[in-house]
Amino acid sequence: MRYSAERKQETRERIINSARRLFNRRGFAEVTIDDIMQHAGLTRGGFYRHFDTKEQLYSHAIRQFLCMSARERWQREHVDGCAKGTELARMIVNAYLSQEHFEDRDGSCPLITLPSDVARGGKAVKGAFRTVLNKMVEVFEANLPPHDAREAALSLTALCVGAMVVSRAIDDAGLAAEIRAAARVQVLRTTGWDRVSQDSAQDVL
Amino acid sequence: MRYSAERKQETRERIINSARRLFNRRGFAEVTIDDIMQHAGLTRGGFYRHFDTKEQLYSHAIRQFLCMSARERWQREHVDGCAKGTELARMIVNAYLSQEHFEDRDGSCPLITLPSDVARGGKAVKGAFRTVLNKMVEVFEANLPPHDAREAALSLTALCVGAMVVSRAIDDAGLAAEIRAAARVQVLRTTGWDRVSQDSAQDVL
DNA sequence: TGTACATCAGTGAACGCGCGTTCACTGATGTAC
DNA sequence: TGTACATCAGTGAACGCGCGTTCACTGATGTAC
Repeated sequence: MRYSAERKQETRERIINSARRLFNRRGFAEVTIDDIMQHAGLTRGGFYRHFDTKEQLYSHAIRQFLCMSARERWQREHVDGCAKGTELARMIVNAYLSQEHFEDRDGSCPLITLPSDVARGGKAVKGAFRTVLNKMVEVFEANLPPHDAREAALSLTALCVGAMVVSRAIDDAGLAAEIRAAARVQVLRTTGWDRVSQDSAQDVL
Repeated sequence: MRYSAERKQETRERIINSARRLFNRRGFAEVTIDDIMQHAGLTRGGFYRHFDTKEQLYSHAIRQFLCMSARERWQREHVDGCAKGTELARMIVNAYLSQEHFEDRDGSCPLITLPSDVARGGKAVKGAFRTVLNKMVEVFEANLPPHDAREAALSLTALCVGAMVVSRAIDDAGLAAEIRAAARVQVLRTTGWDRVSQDSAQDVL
Protein backbone atom coordinates (compact mmCIF):
# COMPACT_ATOMS: atom_id res chain seq x y z
CA MET A 1 0.00 0.00 0.00
CA ARG A 2 1.42 3.38 -0.99
CA TYR A 3 1.39 6.12 1.59
CA SER A 4 2.59 4.09 4.53
CA ALA A 5 0.08 3.06 7.17
CA GLU A 6 1.87 5.33 9.65
CA ARG A 7 1.30 8.33 7.46
CA LYS A 8 -2.39 7.58 7.23
CA GLN A 9 -2.50 7.13 10.98
CA GLU A 10 -0.80 10.48 11.46
CA THR A 11 -3.31 12.20 9.24
CA ARG A 12 -6.14 10.53 11.07
CA GLU A 13 -4.84 11.78 14.36
CA ARG A 14 -4.36 15.25 12.99
CA ILE A 15 -8.02 15.24 12.00
CA ILE A 16 -9.14 14.02 15.42
CA ASN A 17 -7.01 16.67 17.07
CA SER A 18 -8.47 19.45 14.97
CA ALA A 19 -11.92 18.09 15.65
CA ARG A 20 -11.34 17.93 19.37
CA ARG A 21 -10.24 21.54 19.52
CA LEU A 22 -13.00 22.87 17.29
CA PHE A 23 -15.80 20.84 18.88
CA ASN A 24 -14.52 21.83 22.27
CA ARG A 25 -14.60 25.48 21.41
CA ARG A 26 -17.81 25.67 19.40
CA GLY A 27 -19.85 22.51 20.00
CA PHE A 28 -20.84 19.75 17.61
CA ALA A 29 -23.33 21.48 15.32
CA GLU A 30 -21.38 24.71 14.91
CA VAL A 31 -18.39 22.99 13.37
CA THR A 32 -18.47 21.76 9.76
CA ILE A 33 -16.42 18.96 8.29
CA ASP A 34 -14.91 21.59 6.03
CA ASP A 35 -13.71 23.52 9.08
CA ILE A 36 -12.11 20.46 10.56
CA MET A 37 -10.39 19.35 7.39
CA GLN A 38 -9.13 22.83 6.64
CA HIS A 39 -7.83 23.13 10.18
CA ALA A 40 -5.99 19.86 9.60
CA GLY A 41 -4.60 21.15 6.29
CA LEU A 42 -6.76 18.91 4.11
CA THR A 43 -9.83 19.20 1.91
CA ARG A 44 -13.40 18.10 2.45
CA GLY A 45 -13.46 14.92 0.38
CA GLY A 46 -10.63 13.14 2.15
CA PHE A 47 -12.57 12.97 5.36
CA TYR A 48 -14.35 9.77 4.36
CA ARG A 49 -11.11 7.86 3.91
CA HIS A 50 -10.83 8.06 7.70
CA PHE A 51 -14.33 8.20 9.17
CA ASP A 52 -17.81 7.08 8.20
CA THR A 53 -19.74 10.04 9.58
CA LYS A 54 -19.30 13.30 11.43
CA GLU A 55 -20.83 11.72 14.53
CA GLN A 56 -18.26 8.97 14.49
CA LEU A 57 -15.51 11.57 14.44
CA TYR A 58 -17.21 13.36 17.30
CA SER A 59 -17.17 10.29 19.46
CA HIS A 60 -13.50 9.72 18.62
CA ALA A 61 -12.69 13.30 19.48
CA ILE A 62 -14.46 13.13 22.81
CA ARG A 63 -12.98 9.77 23.52
CA GLN A 64 -9.48 11.05 22.87
CA PHE A 65 -10.23 13.92 25.17
CA LEU A 66 -11.88 11.96 27.89
CA CYS A 67 -10.47 8.48 27.98
CA MET A 68 -6.98 8.62 26.62
CA SER A 69 -5.25 9.18 29.91
CA ALA A 70 -6.82 12.59 30.22
CA ARG A 71 -5.61 13.01 33.72
CA GLU A 72 -2.04 11.92 32.96
CA ARG A 73 -1.77 14.09 29.88
CA TRP A 74 -3.23 17.07 31.65
CA GLN A 75 -1.08 16.51 34.69
CA ARG A 76 2.05 16.22 32.56
CA GLU A 77 1.27 19.45 30.80
CA HIS A 78 0.18 21.53 33.75
CA VAL A 79 1.85 20.16 36.83
CA ASP A 80 5.51 19.70 37.61
CA GLY A 81 6.14 15.97 37.16
CA CYS A 82 8.06 15.05 40.28
CA ALA A 83 5.65 16.14 43.01
CA LYS A 84 4.11 13.49 45.26
CA GLY A 85 1.27 13.00 47.71
CA THR A 86 -0.45 16.01 49.21
CA GLU A 87 2.01 18.27 47.48
CA LEU A 88 0.88 16.83 44.16
CA ALA A 89 -2.75 17.22 45.17
CA ARG A 90 -2.19 20.84 46.06
CA MET A 91 -0.40 21.53 42.82
CA ILE A 92 -3.16 19.91 40.82
CA VAL A 93 -5.76 22.06 42.50
CA ASN A 94 -3.69 25.18 41.92
CA ALA A 95 -3.09 24.35 38.29
CA TYR A 96 -6.69 23.30 37.76
CA LEU A 97 -8.02 26.60 39.06
CA SER A 98 -5.26 28.69 37.50
CA GLN A 99 -5.70 31.58 35.10
CA GLU A 100 -3.76 29.63 32.49
CA HIS A 101 -6.14 26.69 32.58
CA PHE A 102 -9.06 29.10 32.58
CA GLU A 103 -7.84 30.68 29.35
CA ASP A 104 -7.03 27.46 27.56
CA ARG A 105 -10.37 26.82 25.89
CA ASP A 106 -9.10 24.26 23.41
CA GLY A 107 -7.03 22.09 25.66
CA SER A 108 -8.72 22.33 29.01
CA CYS A 109 -10.14 19.54 31.11
CA PRO A 110 -13.20 18.10 29.36
CA LEU A 111 -15.13 17.94 32.61
CA ILE A 112 -15.30 21.71 32.28
CA THR A 113 -15.96 22.14 28.58
CA LEU A 114 -18.35 19.33 27.84
CA PRO A 115 -20.80 18.67 30.68
CA SER A 116 -23.87 20.21 29.03
CA ASP A 117 -23.18 18.39 25.79
CA VAL A 118 -22.48 15.14 27.57
CA ALA A 119 -25.62 15.46 29.68
CA ARG A 120 -27.57 15.48 26.40
CA GLY A 121 -25.46 12.71 24.86
CA GLY A 122 -25.52 8.94 24.84
CA LYS A 123 -24.24 6.18 27.08
CA ALA A 124 -20.81 5.92 25.52
CA VAL A 125 -20.00 9.55 26.08
CA LYS A 126 -21.37 9.56 29.59
CA GLY A 127 -19.36 6.48 30.43
CA ALA A 128 -16.18 8.14 29.22
CA PHE A 129 -17.00 11.25 31.19
CA ARG A 130 -17.40 9.16 34.32
CA THR A 131 -14.01 7.58 33.76
CA VAL A 132 -12.28 10.94 33.82
CA LEU A 133 -14.31 12.09 36.77
CA ASN A 134 -13.34 8.98 38.72
CA LYS A 135 -9.68 9.58 38.03
CA MET A 136 -9.91 13.06 39.45
CA VAL A 137 -11.74 11.78 42.50
CA GLU A 138 -9.06 9.10 43.03
CA VAL A 139 -6.24 11.60 43.12
CA PHE A 140 -8.02 13.61 45.79
CA GLU A 141 -9.15 10.57 47.74
CA ALA A 142 -5.63 9.21 48.02
CA ASN A 143 -4.53 12.37 49.80
CA LEU A 144 -7.23 12.78 52.39
CA PRO A 145 -7.67 11.44 55.91
CA PRO A 146 -9.22 8.01 55.37
CA HIS A 147 -12.32 8.20 57.53
CA ASP A 148 -14.38 10.24 55.03
CA ALA A 149 -11.91 10.45 52.17
CA ARG A 150 -14.32 9.48 49.43
CA GLU A 151 -17.06 11.85 50.46
CA ALA A 152 -14.60 14.71 50.73
CA ALA A 153 -12.96 13.83 47.40
CA LEU A 154 -16.33 13.86 45.64
CA SER A 155 -17.26 17.27 46.93
CA LEU A 156 -13.81 18.69 46.17
CA THR A 157 -14.13 17.46 42.63
CA ALA A 158 -17.55 19.05 42.28
CA LEU A 159 -16.15 22.28 43.70
CA CYS A 160 -13.18 22.47 41.34
CA VAL A 161 -15.19 21.57 38.28
CA GLY A 162 -18.05 23.84 39.28
CA ALA A 163 -15.81 26.82 39.85
CA MET A 164 -14.27 26.45 36.41
CA VAL A 165 -17.56 25.79 34.64
CA VAL A 166 -19.15 28.85 36.14
CA SER A 167 -16.07 31.01 35.55
CA ARG A 168 -16.16 30.19 31.88
CA ALA A 169 -19.82 31.07 31.50
CA ILE A 170 -19.63 34.64 32.70
CA ASP A 171 -18.39 37.75 31.02
CA ASP A 172 -16.57 39.27 33.95
CA ALA A 173 -12.97 38.20 34.30
CA GLY A 174 -12.72 39.73 37.76
CA LEU A 175 -15.65 37.79 39.16
CA ALA A 176 -14.43 34.66 37.43
CA ALA A 177 -11.04 35.00 39.10
CA GLU A 178 -12.71 35.69 42.42
CA ILE A 179 -14.72 32.50 42.16
CA ARG A 180 -11.67 30.43 41.36
CA ALA A 181 -9.71 32.02 44.19
CA ALA A 182 -12.54 31.36 46.64
CA ALA A 183 -12.72 27.74 45.53
CA ARG A 184 -8.98 27.33 45.94
CA VAL A 185 -9.02 28.73 49.44
CA GLN A 186 -11.93 26.49 50.33
CA VAL A 187 -10.26 23.35 48.98
CA LEU A 188 -6.89 23.98 50.56
CA ARG A 189 -8.41 24.95 53.87
CA THR A 190 -10.79 22.02 54.26
CA THR A 191 -8.17 19.49 53.19
CA GLY A 192 -5.23 20.99 55.03
CA TRP A 193 -3.18 20.80 51.83
CA ASP A 194 -2.08 24.37 52.35
CA ARG A 195 -0.20 23.40 55.49
CA VAL A 196 2.31 21.00 53.92
CA SER A 197 5.82 21.69 52.66
CA GLN A 198 5.94 25.42 53.20
CA ASP A 199 9.13 25.67 51.18
CA SER A 200 7.23 25.44 47.88
CA ALA A 201 4.01 27.06 48.97
CA GLN A 202 3.92 29.85 46.37
CA ASP A 203 4.79 27.99 43.22
CA VAL A 204 1.86 27.62 40.89
CA LEU A 205 -0.28 30.60 41.42
CA MET B 1 -57.37 44.15 15.77
CA ARG B 2 -59.04 40.74 15.87
CA TYR B 3 -57.55 38.12 18.10
CA SER B 4 -56.96 40.30 21.11
CA ALA B 5 -53.45 41.41 21.92
CA GLU B 6 -53.58 39.27 25.07
CA ARG B 7 -54.23 36.17 23.06
CA LYS B 8 -51.24 36.88 20.85
CA GLN B 9 -49.11 37.49 23.91
CA GLU B 10 -50.25 34.19 25.37
CA THR B 11 -49.30 32.35 22.21
CA ARG B 12 -45.94 34.07 22.17
CA GLU B 13 -45.25 32.97 25.69
CA ARG B 14 -46.36 29.45 24.92
CA ILE B 15 -43.80 29.38 22.13
CA ILE B 16 -41.05 30.72 24.36
CA ASN B 17 -41.91 28.16 26.98
CA SER B 18 -41.77 25.28 24.54
CA ALA B 19 -38.51 26.63 23.20
CA ARG B 20 -37.01 26.95 26.66
CA ARG B 21 -37.81 23.36 27.49
CA LEU B 22 -36.66 21.93 24.20
CA PHE B 23 -33.48 23.97 23.95
CA ASN B 24 -32.73 23.13 27.54
CA ARG B 25 -33.09 19.45 26.90
CA ARG B 26 -31.44 19.16 23.48
CA GLY B 27 -29.44 22.31 22.78
CA PHE B 28 -29.92 24.96 20.14
CA ALA B 29 -29.03 23.12 16.94
CA GLU B 30 -30.86 19.90 17.77
CA VAL B 31 -34.25 21.59 18.00
CA THR B 32 -36.12 22.67 14.88
CA ILE B 33 -38.67 25.44 14.63
CA ASP B 34 -41.12 22.74 13.64
CA ASP B 35 -40.46 20.93 16.92
CA ILE B 36 -41.05 24.05 18.92
CA MET B 37 -44.23 25.07 17.13
CA GLN B 38 -45.66 21.57 17.31
CA HIS B 39 -44.84 21.41 20.99
CA ALA B 40 -46.74 24.67 21.37
CA GLY B 41 -49.68 23.28 19.39
CA LEU B 42 -49.08 25.41 16.30
CA THR B 43 -47.67 25.03 12.81
CA ARG B 44 -44.40 26.12 11.31
CA GLY B 45 -45.47 29.22 9.42
CA GLY B 46 -46.93 31.09 12.35
CA PHE B 47 -43.58 31.34 14.00
CA TYR B 48 -42.66 34.47 12.09
CA ARG B 49 -45.66 36.40 13.37
CA HIS B 50 -43.85 36.35 16.72
CA PHE B 51 -40.11 36.24 16.08
CA ASP B 52 -37.72 37.27 13.34
CA THR B 53 -35.30 34.37 13.57
CA LYS B 54 -34.63 31.19 15.48
CA GLU B 55 -31.71 32.86 17.22
CA GLN B 56 -33.92 35.63 18.47
CA LEU B 57 -36.23 33.08 20.02
CA TYR B 58 -33.24 31.36 21.56
CA SER B 59 -32.15 34.53 23.27
CA HIS B 60 -35.69 35.10 24.53
CA ALA B 61 -35.87 31.56 25.83
CA ILE B 62 -32.59 31.87 27.67
CA ARG B 63 -33.49 35.26 28.94
CA GLN B 64 -36.78 33.99 30.31
CA PHE B 65 -34.90 31.20 31.96
CA LEU B 66 -32.09 33.27 33.30
CA CYS B 67 -33.29 36.76 33.98
CA MET B 68 -36.95 36.60 34.74
CA SER B 69 -36.60 36.22 38.46
CA ALA B 70 -35.11 32.79 38.00
CA ARG B 71 -34.28 32.52 41.63
CA GLU B 72 -37.69 33.62 42.83
CA ARG B 73 -39.55 31.35 40.44
CA TRP B 74 -37.37 28.41 41.28
CA GLN B 75 -37.55 29.13 44.97
CA ARG B 76 -41.32 29.38 44.83
CA GLU B 77 -41.57 26.06 43.06
CA HIS B 78 -39.07 24.10 45.07
CA VAL B 79 -38.84 25.61 48.50
CA ASP B 80 -41.52 26.16 51.09
CA GLY B 81 -42.31 29.85 50.84
CA CYS B 82 -42.29 30.94 54.47
CA ALA B 83 -38.80 29.92 55.55
CA LYS B 84 -36.34 32.62 56.56
CA GLY B 85 -32.62 33.15 57.11
CA THR B 86 -30.32 30.21 57.57
CA GLU B 87 -33.29 27.90 57.52
CA LEU B 88 -34.13 29.17 54.04
CA ALA B 89 -30.51 28.79 52.97
CA ARG B 90 -30.48 25.21 54.18
CA MET B 91 -33.71 24.42 52.41
CA ILE B 92 -32.48 25.92 49.18
CA VAL B 93 -29.35 23.82 49.31
CA ASN B 94 -31.36 20.70 50.04
CA ALA B 95 -33.82 21.39 47.25
CA TYR B 96 -31.08 22.37 44.85
CA LEU B 97 -29.22 19.12 45.37
CA SER B 98 -32.36 16.99 45.58
CA GLN B 99 -33.23 14.01 43.45
CA GLU B 100 -36.28 15.86 42.21
CA HIS B 101 -34.26 18.79 40.89
CA PHE B 102 -31.77 16.34 39.43
CA GLU B 103 -34.49 14.65 37.42
CA ASP B 104 -36.20 17.81 36.21
CA ARG B 105 -34.27 18.33 32.99
CA ASP B 106 -36.69 20.81 31.48
CA GLY B 107 -37.23 23.10 34.39
CA SER B 108 -34.02 22.96 36.32
CA CYS B 109 -31.75 25.83 37.23
CA PRO B 110 -30.10 27.15 34.06
CA LEU B 111 -26.76 27.42 35.77
CA ILE B 112 -26.75 23.64 35.57
CA THR B 113 -28.14 23.06 32.10
CA LEU B 114 -26.55 25.82 30.08
CA PRO B 115 -22.98 26.55 31.15
CA SER B 116 -21.24 24.92 28.17
CA ASP B 117 -23.58 26.62 25.73
CA VAL B 118 -23.27 29.94 27.48
CA ALA B 119 -19.48 29.68 27.61
CA ARG B 120 -19.59 29.50 23.80
CA GLY B 121 -22.21 32.23 23.52
CA GLY B 122 -22.20 36.00 23.30
CA LYS B 123 -22.12 38.86 25.76
CA ALA B 124 -25.86 39.10 26.27
CA VAL B 125 -26.21 35.50 27.32
CA LYS B 126 -23.18 35.61 29.56
CA GLY B 127 -24.47 38.75 31.21
CA ALA B 128 -27.78 37.09 31.97
CA PHE B 129 -26.00 34.04 33.31
CA ARG B 130 -24.01 36.26 35.65
CA THR B 131 -27.19 37.84 36.94
CA VAL B 132 -28.58 34.51 38.05
CA LEU B 133 -25.28 33.45 39.50
CA ASN B 134 -25.09 36.65 41.53
CA LYS B 135 -28.55 36.07 42.94
CA MET B 136 -27.57 32.64 44.15
CA VAL B 137 -24.40 34.03 45.70
CA GLU B 138 -26.39 36.75 47.46
CA VAL B 139 -28.71 34.29 49.16
CA PHE B 140 -25.78 32.36 50.51
CA GLU B 141 -23.81 35.46 51.46
CA ALA B 142 -26.64 36.87 53.53
CA ASN B 143 -26.59 33.80 55.75
CA LEU B 144 -22.92 33.46 56.49
CA PRO B 145 -20.67 34.91 59.18
CA PRO B 146 -19.68 38.30 57.77
CA HIS B 147 -15.91 38.16 57.94
CA ASP B 148 -15.49 36.03 54.79
CA ALA B 149 -19.11 35.71 53.72
CA ARG B 150 -18.54 36.55 50.10
CA GLU B 151 -15.65 34.20 49.59
CA ALA B 152 -17.56 31.38 51.23
CA ALA B 153 -20.71 32.15 49.27
CA LEU B 154 -18.82 32.01 45.98
CA SER B 155 -17.31 28.65 46.71
CA LEU B 156 -20.60 27.24 47.96
CA THR B 157 -22.26 28.31 44.75
CA ALA B 158 -19.52 26.69 42.70
CA LEU B 159 -19.91 23.54 44.76
CA CYS B 160 -23.68 23.28 44.38
CA VAL B 161 -23.64 24.03 40.68
CA GLY B 162 -20.64 21.77 40.08
CA ALA B 163 -22.21 18.84 41.89
CA MET B 164 -25.35 19.09 39.77
CA VAL B 165 -23.52 19.64 36.49
CA VAL B 166 -21.33 16.63 37.05
CA SER B 167 -24.23 14.48 38.28
CA ARG B 168 -26.11 15.16 35.08
CA ALA B 169 -23.22 14.22 32.83
CA ILE B 170 -22.70 10.69 34.09
CA ASP B 171 -24.61 7.53 33.46
CA ASP B 172 -24.55 6.15 36.97
CA ALA B 173 -27.43 7.29 39.14
CA GLY B 174 -25.77 5.89 42.25
CA LEU B 175 -22.58 7.85 41.79
CA ALA B 176 -24.58 10.94 40.86
CA ALA B 177 -26.54 10.70 44.10
CA GLU B 178 -23.35 10.11 46.05
CA ILE B 179 -21.83 13.27 44.62
CA ARG B 180 -24.87 15.33 45.51
CA ALA B 181 -24.98 13.89 49.00
CA ALA B 182 -21.30 14.61 49.53
CA ALA B 183 -21.77 18.19 48.36
CA ARG B 184 -24.72 18.64 50.67
CA VAL B 185 -22.80 17.39 53.67
CA GLN B 186 -19.89 19.64 52.80
CA VAL B 187 -22.07 22.73 52.42
CA LEU B 188 -24.06 22.20 55.56
CA ARG B 189 -20.98 21.34 57.59
CA THR B 190 -18.81 24.25 56.54
CA THR B 191 -21.61 26.77 56.94
CA GLY B 192 -23.10 25.38 60.12
CA TRP B 193 -26.56 25.47 58.51
CA ASP B 194 -27.18 21.92 59.67
CA ARG B 195 -27.13 23.06 63.27
CA VAL B 196 -30.14 25.37 63.20
CA SER B 197 -33.77 24.63 64.03
CA GLN B 198 -33.51 20.91 64.67
CA ASP B 199 -37.30 20.61 64.68
CA SER B 200 -37.44 20.75 60.88
CA ALA B 201 -34.14 19.07 60.13
CA GLN B 202 -35.44 16.21 57.97
CA ASP B 203 -37.85 17.97 55.71
CA VAL B 204 -36.63 18.21 52.17
CA LEU B 205 -34.45 15.25 51.57
C1' DT C 1 18.40 -1.12 -10.94
C1' DG C 2 14.67 0.12 -13.92
C1' DT C 3 9.95 -0.31 -15.74
C1' DA C 4 4.93 -1.38 -15.60
C1' DC C 5 1.28 -1.66 -12.93
C1' DA C 6 -1.79 -1.33 -8.75
C1' DT C 7 -3.39 0.98 -4.85
C1' DC C 8 -5.56 4.35 -2.36
C1' DA C 9 -4.93 9.07 0.36
C1' DG C 10 -6.35 13.16 -0.95
C1' DT C 11 -8.91 16.54 -4.29
C1' DG C 12 -12.75 19.27 -5.57
C1' DA C 13 -17.08 19.32 -7.95
C1' DA C 14 -21.69 17.81 -7.48
C1' DC C 15 -25.67 15.86 -5.10
C1' DG C 16 -29.52 15.97 -2.12
C1' DC C 17 -31.70 16.35 2.33
C1' DG C 18 -33.12 19.05 6.20
C1' DC C 19 -34.49 23.02 8.00
C1' DG C 20 -34.87 28.09 8.38
C1' DT C 21 -37.51 31.24 6.04
C1' DT C 22 -41.06 33.12 2.76
C1' DC C 23 -45.53 33.58 0.87
C1' DA C 24 -50.26 33.22 -0.74
C1' DC C 25 -54.14 32.03 1.58
C1' DT C 26 -57.88 31.25 5.33
C1' DG C 27 -61.02 32.36 8.62
C1' DA C 28 -61.93 34.15 13.19
C1' DT C 29 -62.74 38.24 15.32
C1' DG C 30 -62.73 43.30 15.63
C1' DT C 31 -64.54 47.89 14.00
C1' DA C 32 -67.65 51.12 11.42
C1' DC C 33 -72.00 52.37 10.40
C1' DT D 1 -78.78 44.86 16.60
C1' DG D 2 -77.25 43.52 12.12
C1' DT D 3 -74.24 43.86 8.00
C1' DA D 4 -69.98 44.94 5.36
C1' DC D 5 -65.44 45.30 5.62
C1' DA D 6 -60.59 45.16 7.48
C1' DT D 7 -57.06 42.99 9.94
C1' DC D 8 -53.80 39.72 10.97
C1' DA D 9 -52.79 35.12 13.77
C1' DG D 10 -52.23 30.97 12.05
C1' DT D 11 -51.81 27.44 7.98
C1' DG D 12 -49.25 24.62 4.94
C1' DA D 13 -46.87 24.45 0.61
C1' DA D 14 -42.73 25.92 -1.53
C1' DC D 15 -38.11 27.92 -1.75
C1' DG D 16 -33.27 27.86 -1.30
C1' DC D 17 -29.04 27.65 1.31
C1' DG D 18 -25.72 25.09 3.91
C1' DC D 19 -23.55 21.18 4.86
C1' DG D 20 -22.96 16.12 5.19
C1' DT D 21 -21.96 12.83 1.92
C1' DT D 22 -20.73 10.81 -2.68
C1' DC D 23 -18.00 10.23 -6.65
C1' DA D 24 -14.88 10.45 -10.57
C1' DC D 25 -10.37 11.66 -10.76
C1' DT D 26 -5.22 12.53 -9.64
C1' DG D 27 -0.80 11.47 -8.52
C1' DA D 28 2.42 9.81 -5.09
C1' DT D 29 4.24 5.79 -3.59
C1' DG D 30 4.39 0.75 -3.12
C1' DT D 31 5.02 -3.92 -5.30
C1' DA D 32 6.22 -7.29 -9.01
C1' DC D 33 9.34 -8.73 -12.16
